[in-house]
Amino acid sequence: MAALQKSIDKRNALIEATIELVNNDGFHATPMSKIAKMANVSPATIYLYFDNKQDLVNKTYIEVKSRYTAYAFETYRETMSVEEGFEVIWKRIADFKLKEVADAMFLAQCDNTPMIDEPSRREGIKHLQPLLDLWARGKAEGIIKPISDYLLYAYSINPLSFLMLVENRGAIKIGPQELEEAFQAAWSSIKINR
Amino acid sequence: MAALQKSIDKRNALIEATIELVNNDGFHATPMSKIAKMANVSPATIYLYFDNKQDLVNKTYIEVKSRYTAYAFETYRETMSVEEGFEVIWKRIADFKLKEVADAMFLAQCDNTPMIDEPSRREGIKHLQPLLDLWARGKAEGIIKPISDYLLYAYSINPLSFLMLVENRGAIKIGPQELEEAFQAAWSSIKINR
DNA sequence: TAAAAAAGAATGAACGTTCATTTTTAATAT
DNA sequence: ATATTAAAAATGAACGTTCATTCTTTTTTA
Repeated sequence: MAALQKSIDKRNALIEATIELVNNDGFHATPMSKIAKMANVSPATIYLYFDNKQDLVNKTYIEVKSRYTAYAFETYRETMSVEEGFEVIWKRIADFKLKEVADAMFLAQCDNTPMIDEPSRREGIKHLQPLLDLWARGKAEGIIKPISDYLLYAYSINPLSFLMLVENRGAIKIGPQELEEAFQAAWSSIKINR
Repeated sequence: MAALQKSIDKRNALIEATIELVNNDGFHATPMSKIAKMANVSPATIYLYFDNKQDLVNKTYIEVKSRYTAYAFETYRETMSVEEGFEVIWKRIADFKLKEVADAMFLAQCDNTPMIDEPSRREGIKHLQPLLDLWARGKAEGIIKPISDYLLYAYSINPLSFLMLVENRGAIKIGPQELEEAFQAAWSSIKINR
């Protein structure tokens, strides 16, 4: 089987090199030759694993998005209460952005530039479904505000991105206390106050 | 005086073309020749107004950032109460992002990519000073939570960016009601609850 | 009429991708 | 076990294109 013989290590090395170089220089300022060099591979070899540069960055995006959501939902169980579920997911997302800085930066760049094509973008969105389901449950139970998922996301999840951005630029340090405060702010902005 | 003879119209046309093309294709995928064509100018003429491509995009960034903050603080007066001042600024920022979509998109891209060099980035940050001063006053008066400006920004201003992003992608429609709700959420996440 | 501004064509470097060739792999025959 | 071999994988060099920038000439300005 042709595809299976190709080394998964090389593919991974190419993906990791893409993340690092695109984070530093941006998509179009990163030549294929540089990606190849960092992955210890010939430029031509890239084309055995990916159709072209666009395909490489699309597939890198999907891969990183998958890691992100796998991490986010790892400890979440559908049997949890809405509040507990949200706390677990929120804190896992925060952890991911603190620990997997390169991945988080890469996703932020992808989400704010025309770097990724539309089909891959849509593919990436699907991965958040468990959170949307949780919110639907929360609305049904009268625990979560009856507003669009986009608003819920804007209030509770998106602020995390900005926090990590400024942390990574060395502007602030986010410890357990700041994280807990941020979580409380997130939760109280989407829950119904009794 | 050399510089003064050059047409300010041409400079403006170049800036506007840069915004539009970078929004559509990204910085590195936008050739100088295309910018020149859209501005009805020869490629060589760009170099009478800007040192090089990087300088063009840096100056475009500073210009757009200035417009943004000028708009944000237009109706704000230091004599206003903290709450009123915040409401005025917050709603002006929201207006700007709703009405000046191209400018807002451009800033978002600049802030999430390595497109702009560090000096220009720092220059751009300075423009937000009036908001930071307002928050300092609010903290002194015991009205605003005694947390870092970055946290305040993350909770109250940043969610707007995400809202506008999804609005611009056609996912939601933000009317006066959604805006008022979003403002209330922003304000209550940074004010001290008595 | 001379200096500034603008233009279009030219230049050289860098890039994504492909091509021709070599190296590696793994199945088969000895 | 070892040798054979054909296909797959990998390579470095080369190709054609595109781009930022500069050069030379023309046009505009005061």
